[in-house]
Amino acid sequence: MKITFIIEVLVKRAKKKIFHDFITHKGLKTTRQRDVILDAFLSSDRHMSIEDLYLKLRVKHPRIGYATVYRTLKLFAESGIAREIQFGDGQTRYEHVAEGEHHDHLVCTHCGAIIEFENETIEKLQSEVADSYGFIIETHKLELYGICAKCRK
Amino acid sequence: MKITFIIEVLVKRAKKKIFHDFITHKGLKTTRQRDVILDAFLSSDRHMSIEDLYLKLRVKHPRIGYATVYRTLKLFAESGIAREIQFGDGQTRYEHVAEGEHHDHLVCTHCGAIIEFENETIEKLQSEVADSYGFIIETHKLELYGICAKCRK
DNA sequence: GCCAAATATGAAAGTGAATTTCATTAACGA
DNA sequence: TCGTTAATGAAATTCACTTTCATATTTGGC
Repeated sequence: MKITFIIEVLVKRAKKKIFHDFITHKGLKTTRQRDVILDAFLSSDRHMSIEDLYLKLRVKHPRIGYATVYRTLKLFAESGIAREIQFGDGQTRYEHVAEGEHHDHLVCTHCGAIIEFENETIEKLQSEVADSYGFIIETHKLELYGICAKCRK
Repeated sequence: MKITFIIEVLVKRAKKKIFHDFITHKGLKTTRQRDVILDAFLSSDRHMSIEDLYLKLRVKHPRIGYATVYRTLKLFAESGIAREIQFGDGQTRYEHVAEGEHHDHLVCTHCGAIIEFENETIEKLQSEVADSYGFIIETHKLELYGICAKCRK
């Protein structure tokens, strides 16, 4: 438990650095809002929509506008610390990107819970399929929709 | 070639029957528009957006409105002869559903081409993953995004 | 620290696709 | 054929972004 916590802190710090470097590199500016939004994002659920984050922020920072949250999340994605995902419910969500890791999702159609998983073998088979069509994979998306363990009870 | 054609005709006929039965069963009505839209859909590309189909229809049937195409495609999905899919480009597409078959997609990010494929082993692995989380799969979505063979040249 | 130039912000307006409304029209079944 | 019920098409509305624009901040150079 303790080690997990320490790793978490280090990961957050690393992401803040990545984002900060990105901002500097692009000639953009560090602002109070971006810092606040980054903190909120890093300490949030792993799959936040713009609306989710905006509402969460509004409690302590009512002056931060929706457009700023929207633009900042885009920047997170551009800098590599976040990724846009869509589960077909009409909302774009942003998930945390862990260095070098790609995971897929189990989405509960009953309660909306999202479980992440990784499977090497599936990834390998995907590459084989792509190869057989002369196709070069850039990204992929694998989602399993259904009923989660909790909702089955 | 000839056999493929015959199968195609039979499949179309079967789907028309499925849709017609669905309509009857629900106490809905058969209309000229629904027939026309169904014909157009069945003889179309496998991945049509509402807009695509609406424009295609407008040539010969300029009186059919966008809303009718929209509503009819929804009915196709409800009846089981079509399925809604989204490739993240902001348009909902409708693809043909073949009895008992589920396929996945290779989506070219360069030219937009969509290639379908099936892979038993991947499906099996998906079930295993779901099982290990006590999750019951209802549907799934697997898309590989990248550059197709044509665009690589 | 102060200034000028460049970027960021928030409120509001604009977009584009999907969805709904409503007056009118067309099917179905007795 | 008639009456009831559903379908249609045009237009309005909704929804989730996305952009605009006037104002405010940040930053690099004195």
